[in-house]
Amino acid sequence: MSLFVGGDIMEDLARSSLQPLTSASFPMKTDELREKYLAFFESKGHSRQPSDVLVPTWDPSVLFTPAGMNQFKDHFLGKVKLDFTRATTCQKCLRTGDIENVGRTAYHHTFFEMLGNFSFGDYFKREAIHWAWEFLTDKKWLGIKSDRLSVTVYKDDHEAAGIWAKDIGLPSSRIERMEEDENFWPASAPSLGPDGVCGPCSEIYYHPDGGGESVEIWNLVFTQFNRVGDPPDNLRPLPSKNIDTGMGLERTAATLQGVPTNYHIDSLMPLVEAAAEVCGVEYQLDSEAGRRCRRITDHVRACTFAVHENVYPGANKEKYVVKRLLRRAVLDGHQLGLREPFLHQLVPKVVELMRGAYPELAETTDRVASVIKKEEANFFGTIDEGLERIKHAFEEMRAADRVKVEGAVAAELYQTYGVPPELFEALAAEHNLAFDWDGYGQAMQAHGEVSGKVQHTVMGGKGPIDSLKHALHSTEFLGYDATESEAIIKGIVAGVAPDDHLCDVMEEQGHVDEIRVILDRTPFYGESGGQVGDAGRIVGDGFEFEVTDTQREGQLVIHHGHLRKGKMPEGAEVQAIVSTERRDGIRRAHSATHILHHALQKQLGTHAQQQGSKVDDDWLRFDFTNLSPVSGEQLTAIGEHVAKHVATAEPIDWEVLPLAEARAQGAMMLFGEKYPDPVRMVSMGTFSKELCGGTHLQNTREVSAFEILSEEGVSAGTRRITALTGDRAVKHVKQTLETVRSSAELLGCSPFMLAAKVQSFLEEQRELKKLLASGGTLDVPRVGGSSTIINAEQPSAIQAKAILAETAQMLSVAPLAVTERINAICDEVFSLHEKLEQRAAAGPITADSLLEQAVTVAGYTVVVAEAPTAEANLMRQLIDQIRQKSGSSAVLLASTEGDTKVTLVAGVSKDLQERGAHAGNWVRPVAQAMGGNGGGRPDMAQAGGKQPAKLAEALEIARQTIAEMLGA
RNA sequence: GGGGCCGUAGCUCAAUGGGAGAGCACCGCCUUUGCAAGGCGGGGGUUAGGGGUUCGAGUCCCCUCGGCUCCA
Repeated sequence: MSLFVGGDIMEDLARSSLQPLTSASFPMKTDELREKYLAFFESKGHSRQPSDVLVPTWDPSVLFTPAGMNQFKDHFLGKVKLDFTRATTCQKCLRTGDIENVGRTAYHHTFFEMLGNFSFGDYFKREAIHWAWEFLTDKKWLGIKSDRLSVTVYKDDHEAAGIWAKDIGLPSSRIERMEEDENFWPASAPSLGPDGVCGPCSEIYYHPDGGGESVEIWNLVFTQFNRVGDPPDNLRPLPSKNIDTGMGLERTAATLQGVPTNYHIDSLMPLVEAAAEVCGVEYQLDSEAGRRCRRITDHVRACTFAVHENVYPGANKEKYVVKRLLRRAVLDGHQLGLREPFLHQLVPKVVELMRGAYPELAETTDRVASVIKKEEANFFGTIDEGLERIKHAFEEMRAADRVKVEGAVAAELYQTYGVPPELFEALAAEHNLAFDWDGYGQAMQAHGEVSGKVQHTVMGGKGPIDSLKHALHSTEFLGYDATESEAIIKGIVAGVAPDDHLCDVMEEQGHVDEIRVILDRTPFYGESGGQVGDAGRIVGDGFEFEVTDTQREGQLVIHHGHLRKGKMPEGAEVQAIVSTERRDGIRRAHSATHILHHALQKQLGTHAQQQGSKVDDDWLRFDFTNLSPVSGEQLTAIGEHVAKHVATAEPIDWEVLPLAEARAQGAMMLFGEKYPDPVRMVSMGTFSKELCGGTHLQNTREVSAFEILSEEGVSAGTRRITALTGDRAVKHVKQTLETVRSSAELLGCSPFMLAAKVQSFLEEQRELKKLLASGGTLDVPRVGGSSTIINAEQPSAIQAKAILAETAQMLSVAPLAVTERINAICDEVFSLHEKLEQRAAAGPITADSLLEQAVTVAGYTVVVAEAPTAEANLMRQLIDQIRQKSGSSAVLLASTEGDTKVTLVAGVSKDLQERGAHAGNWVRPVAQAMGGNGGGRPDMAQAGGKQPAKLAEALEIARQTIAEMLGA
């Protein structure tokens, strides 16, 4: 099925003169169409359900909701308890598969709305077809003339063809039978798969007056088979048949309104015009600028909805999709001449046009616009840099005399620096250069293959867990009130997918792979909502199963672990015992998370919303929205805010209540989160109400201690705080205090002076290094070292934390590694002092003192000498000085360090080089004589050896070598 | 989750494994009535941090931190 076959824009032009289908003076508005559809199916006994969120975090198999049926996946598969068997929705959807066509054709969108009616084992083909026809043709509803409509059916679906022909009375000329690639869902499923639920479909087409291109407006999917393996005879009838239909809202509205493209309907045209105005162009249907305006329209609408659901442009998954959409739109604007952020100006228009159906959009308009503006500005910066790189690439091409921009080059620039290929091509055209799109495509494809493969998740999987889901639907959760309960083993799954299987009895012990146990009821909390799963034991008659982790699959709770003792049969009565020690740590961390969330909102503002969290045993990670890093002072204030609510010992309660009532009570609701109804609301004192399914303390006091470990960026606009509670927090405070104390002791200063002392210590280190390199000596005695501070006042925990943070930053190490680092610097400073003292003892080395040792070889000044304690850099300076004093000269200096290292530097003036002397060739054999090597330029070279004992011998070689070089 | 690039003076950036530089900015002097002036001189560097290879590392390898970018 191809719901979005786009006609070419030129063909669509043929339809532009059409008259509206309904009463000419009152073409049906899009909002009216949406409402009529839902009302019609309500009148046929359907439950009107709200649109699911655009970004279904509950469904890992998709990034965005791709179709109306997505929210009913488990309904179709009978995996959940059904509150209704007929539903109708208008679903907001986002697809990027055909993104290239957006703006270029009449019907392609990334963001669109899909009307649908669904049957879960209730009515089937007959009703679905009858009602579709009634809605389309009855004057009370859409009132389309029946001779404007035709249908297609799957070639073997005689039942559907029969209903269209006999019941509806369509002539056979208007019933077309199609192959499985067109009229089956999923496309070509019978022969190509995947296995699982599938079925034929029937599409309804509208034929405009005047013979324009026909338009598919509605697709009815009849899921009636389970595909099992390859043909033949691989389609087994499903016991429970379903209906899943989809009618594109924009496309149908365009048809009813008789406009040339989806972008010309009442709910989109004002946005197209606004885009044209912002871009400073006049909108035309069939111009490049017109296509760009439509693309901007589509993308800004998609981005507005996505950002509204807290999906910010970023580097991963759905965040990346948003970023790409946004950048494509901005690039269109750039190519229309814009050089400043503009897209954000369209956000209010999107909200104005869409708020009829989605009033919640209005709550976040400003935030959405500012997020988009920031990313736009960012991208304009990238474009500027890209232009520079393109210029550079052109210069290289000119130098190499090339006339075609290689695809691989463009792809590399795009992958590395984000230089848009469209920009590259446009500039290439200005320079009369061709652009190799084929090569570009190949290079990008190769990149995609290197970066990773697509993972397809098949709907209606058939693993052992799925069959348990079918049989059990759900596990009763007792963990809010208990940590121990009786239960019955309902399933044991062993092995790793896809080779996992159900077992009647488990007796293997010490198995490598963990096994999974499903109970009828359990006190174990399965990982969800950021809270990790419980651990513990499942004990039965003669056996014990250790639970190491607990996960959830839909409504089922899965206990992961290992059988430690005995035989464990399915159906056994057991005692399920949660590890309360660990559970208590998790409870402390979870309640602390709510308090932290509240503190963030108080200290940073209400924008500091939760983006995600992980709650573990006395450990938590909390991601939230904030554009800039949180300062040390703010963090301290946040920590104190949390501590205050812990100290005031406020009661923690939870209740289950209707969603609307929770909202009325002011419970914190996250945008874009879909909540069940009724919901579970957790309250703390009077300051916090959050919708939450996790396990909590009974009183804030029980958090006992709270310590922020770190604050860091996780992606643009999102910050992450990691913190500890309970004993782990207490322990961390002790470690902090101890680190500050021992560091201060090491430096012999008061703990309060630690940061200042470290700073001066680092300065001292730098000074000493400089001194050593410049050949100076130290005439003041050594400072620092270990003096004893008597009765030093110790800092409080908060003070110690601040001191340590500052010190750690100065040393660029983790806070708890500060002592170690200071120790290392102490060692280095000590050895620097030692070297300087050594030098002072040896007496000063000057160019003059070295020149005294000069000999004359072939009429030139030659110095071969030891320069004790001098470093390579200093020897170079000395050589320069000698050269300045004596004009033409050849100098080779050596210094030893311990009994394992010799450093050599040689310099030869220019006129001696002309005589055949070469510093590199000179110094090499000398170093080799001491087991080393070296080399360098003709005028200056450096080398090293490992045997100082052979120095005298080596220097003799040096004298011989230079004599030979100078022909003496 | 996986690839690529970057991190050098206050700023923008150079530096085939062999002596850390330029332009702008800053300070001083000279010249000069002013609009981005000119000349001479000067200060300013833990080459993000840590480890390794090497006689020798800004440069090569590994780790950490930060920034950019593409793919999924």
